Amino acid sequence: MKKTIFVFSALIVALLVLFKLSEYSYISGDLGIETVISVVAILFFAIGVYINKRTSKRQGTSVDEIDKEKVQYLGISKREYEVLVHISKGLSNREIGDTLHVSESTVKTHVSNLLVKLDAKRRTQAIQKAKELKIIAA
Amino acid sequence: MKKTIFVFSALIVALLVLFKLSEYSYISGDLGIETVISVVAILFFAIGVYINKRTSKRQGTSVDEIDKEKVQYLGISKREYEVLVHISKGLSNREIGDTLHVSESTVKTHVSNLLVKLDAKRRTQAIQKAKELKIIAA
DNA sequence: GTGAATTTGGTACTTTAGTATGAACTGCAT
DNA sequence: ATGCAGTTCATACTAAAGTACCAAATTCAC
Repeated sequence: MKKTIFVFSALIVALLVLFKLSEYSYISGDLGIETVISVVAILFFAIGVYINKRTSKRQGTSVDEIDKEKVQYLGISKREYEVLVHISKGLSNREIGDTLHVSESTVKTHVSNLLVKLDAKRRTQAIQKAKELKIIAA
Repeated sequence: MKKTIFVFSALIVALLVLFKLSEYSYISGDLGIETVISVVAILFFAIGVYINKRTSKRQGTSVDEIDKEKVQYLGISKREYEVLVHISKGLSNREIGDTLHVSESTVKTHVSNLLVKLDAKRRTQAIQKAKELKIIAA
């Protein structure tokens, strides 16, 4: 937001400067009105490209950013989230239990809770929904 | 490439029109030079944003393009690939059978073949590998 | 048209996933 | 200290996934 205000302030200043320049140059006869318009056109075209690149970059990075707030909103705990990530990597309950140093029973409990919280019937559906909600990496 | 040529041609035409308009308006005194410059600035700013959005979109789609050659390389048939896509959407074997109008047995056969061809032990692992190989959408 | 690959589907079986329930332990806040 | 949320784990069960093997119809290239 701060950047946007700054950019538009700069644009207004640039316009004012151009007005003055155009008056001077027209009166002095050094430059034709075509030249002034061309410069303005090229300048603002470049500004348009630059600003759009800025904003689209922000969108680009935010696309694959995980939404930690949504995890809390869904009531998913730390441990449950860890299990979810391992599920998305294609691990079985037993393998998840081994990597997290807990029993398969514990993993099953976490998975069952996850399925309820993500409103999924299967772990594959949980993966799909978690990706849609941007709570795990695509 | 064709689009680029078209866009720039349109830009040149727009500039020429603006030159003529600015001459007319300046001579007739209807519009001040400030107005003309402002219009040009806004117009080319918008054009800059538009063109940049076009080009950046093209880059975005090319990133997550599926590799159909790799599907053939792995020996995955048309039907098997359809099943793979449905698996990644989180459907069960029964649900996949219903949507493809085949029995659950048939789906199981396809899944078993897919797991071998993708070197996966579970369908969740198959999803993960298929995404790494870029043969299904992320 | 002959053969190979694909698609289909069945039976029987093992394994994994998921549900339900209960219980114990921990950390943390009121 | 009491309570609550989270973590842990067990048992017993149902459901789904996956394997193995077989067999028939279809498609497609040669």
